[in-house]
Amino acid sequence: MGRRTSVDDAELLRRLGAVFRDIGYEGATLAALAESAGLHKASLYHRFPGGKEQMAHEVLEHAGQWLDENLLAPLRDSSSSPRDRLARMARGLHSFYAGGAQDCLLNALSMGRGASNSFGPPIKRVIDAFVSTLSSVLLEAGLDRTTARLRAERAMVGLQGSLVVSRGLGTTRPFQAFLKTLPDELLRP
Amino acid sequence: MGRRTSVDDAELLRRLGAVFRDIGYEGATLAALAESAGLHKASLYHRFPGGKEQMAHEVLEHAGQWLDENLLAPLRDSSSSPRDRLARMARGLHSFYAGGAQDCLLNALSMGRGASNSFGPPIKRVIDAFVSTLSSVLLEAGLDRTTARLRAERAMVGLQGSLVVSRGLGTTRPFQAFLKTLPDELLRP
DNA sequence: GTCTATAGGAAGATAGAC
DNA sequence: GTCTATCTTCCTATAGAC
Repeated sequence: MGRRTSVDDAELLRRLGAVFRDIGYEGATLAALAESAGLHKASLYHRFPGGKEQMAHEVLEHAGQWLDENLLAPLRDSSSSPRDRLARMARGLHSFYAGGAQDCLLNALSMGRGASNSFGPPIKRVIDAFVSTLSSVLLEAGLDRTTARLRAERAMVGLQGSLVVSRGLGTTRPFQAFLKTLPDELLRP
Repeated sequence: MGRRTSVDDAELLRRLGAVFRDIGYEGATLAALAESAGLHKASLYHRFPGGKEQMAHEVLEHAGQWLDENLLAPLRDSSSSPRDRLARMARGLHSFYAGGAQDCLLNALSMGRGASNSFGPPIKRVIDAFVSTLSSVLLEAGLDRTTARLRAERAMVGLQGSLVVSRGLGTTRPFQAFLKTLPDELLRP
């Protein structure tokens, strides 16, 4: 073992994800990634032979798993009412995005690199999973299939948009406002 | 005059803006910017002694002016009804964002570079101008000040979010859905 | 599995001819 | 005002010791 203490895989991917999220894929230099990971560049290449691109892919997959276990699983748990589950999701989003102060990895990684953007498919999978799970809850609450789907997608739009506008205005108010009305907007008849 | 034909200032800024918008600030290399401008790197430095950062700043200012003249001025024109003006704005947004296929420069430039992000203030100015002008129209339509402001901000959230989700899903449907309901959502009692 | 050291190339920026 | 040529710095990635 070297001078630096190893972190477990989940923590490593979380730290790398924070860098990609905060400064984007192009902006995330190996120096910054290594610094955040508490490793040196060559050590990162040992763990990720595919370099930066592989790091981002594993980070995305890990974030998708985290989302599924911590936000979507509770949504699927039919032991509580749809409204309670939506309220729980809103609290989960608040916590995950640090009250609106933290950007979304999906937005950060979906930008740039034109045709060579290999992140499109995994990003789409994460969004689809979210929209689909949320849509099921709304179906369960009595909405018709079309409305449920549309509203779930609008929730994702509101989430991403409120994060962008919060960052643009330098205040978390848009994100807070979004979360506050989220369950009502989703369930209104 | 060299081998390449000069373009006027507005067209130059438009082309540079397209690069920043499509691949982000970090991703936009001088080579790509020069290629898009139809100039060589050194020529860009003659026009923009401050380099890439100055280019992005002028691009932002130019885009803000364009927005003001082509989207906000019509909103302020009280010779037509609020609803007509909002419908006109929706058409303008459709055209400006190529039906949802084109990213927003504000989102692209508001990312990354942490403390050294000098684009924060101009970005905030553009968003504020949009929200403020839209809010005035809603006031005129009879909404109270608080609701008008909140809805105008929600419109910006929907715009940015629908662009992000459209890109993420690889379809312009979210953007189209946003535009379709925009005037009604803004004016509903 | 982590480190030091470095190769090899691309990035931003400049010098100076025309 | 544009070009060719070049400088310096930084970046990605690899080699090889421990």
